[in-house]
Amino acid sequence: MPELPEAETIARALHKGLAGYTLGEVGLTRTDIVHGDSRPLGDLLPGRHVERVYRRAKQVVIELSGDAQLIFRLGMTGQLLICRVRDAVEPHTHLRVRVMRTRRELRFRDPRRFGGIWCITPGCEFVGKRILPTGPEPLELTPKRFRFVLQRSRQIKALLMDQQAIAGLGNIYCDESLHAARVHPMTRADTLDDEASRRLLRAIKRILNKAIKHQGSTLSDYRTADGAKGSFQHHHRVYQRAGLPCRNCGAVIERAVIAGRSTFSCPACQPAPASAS
DNA sequence: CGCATTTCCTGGAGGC
DNA sequence: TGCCTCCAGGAAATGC
Repeated sequence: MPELPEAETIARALHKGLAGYTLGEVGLTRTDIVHGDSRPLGDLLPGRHVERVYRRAKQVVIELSGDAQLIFRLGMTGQLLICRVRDAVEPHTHLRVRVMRTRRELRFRDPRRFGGIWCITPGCEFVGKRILPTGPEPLELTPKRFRFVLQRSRQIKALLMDQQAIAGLGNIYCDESLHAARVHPMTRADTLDDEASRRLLRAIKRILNKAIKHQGSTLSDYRTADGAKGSFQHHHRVYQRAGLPCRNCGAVIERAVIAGRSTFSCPACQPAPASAS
């Protein structure tokens, strides 16, 4: 499931492969996943140059000439692939965009369709779903600002998962960060002291950076832009390891449902605080 | 406000 | 082998 490191990996590859090129013919097989500018992508994209590609929260943003942006939300199973035009087209490929003067094209596929595409142009007539504002980027957060984010009476796991509170974290990296920082996922965010808050931010940054180095975590559908798997799943210490020994202390990893999501934690490394509800 | 529940959707896993 | 049910989960809406 693409979170920050996976989106970052894809965005970097897309920048390398697309920046400076011009977009060409568009093939769109589902219009209901496209939001933003009401005009067809086939009218909006061809002829525009790719200026740069970057990540914001869990989204991949392609910045185009004419102040246009093509934003991809990958949801659970979204993939952005740079393929040769003649490569076999896999099922659930919803969008194909030719890269002019090359034999390549950008493809977006998303079997479960939790993802989406936004094309934003200056003053465009907006249709479809909106993109809610996202919170600060965790890799750019200072301890002071993180402290501010935590000043709410909410379970820390739910808060870290909330894209409007802090951007880019999903189930995997929340659980891994909380474990590394020895914080129980049900701890009330505003009960963390300064030392625990700093420890948690350091853990989040360390784990995200390490995951980016490993091209993200492939548990099922996630692929890099060239179709390869990430490898950070081999470094998970708690995620999807219920019943297995903690890699730090050997205690048996527990699974619970918090904020509607499977949550994995070590009962010894992350003792439940009195404030847990 | 917080938190649980439901919805969207498909493929994979497990039961029989 | 084959069919059925269940379940995963990011984001948003709904209900309490």
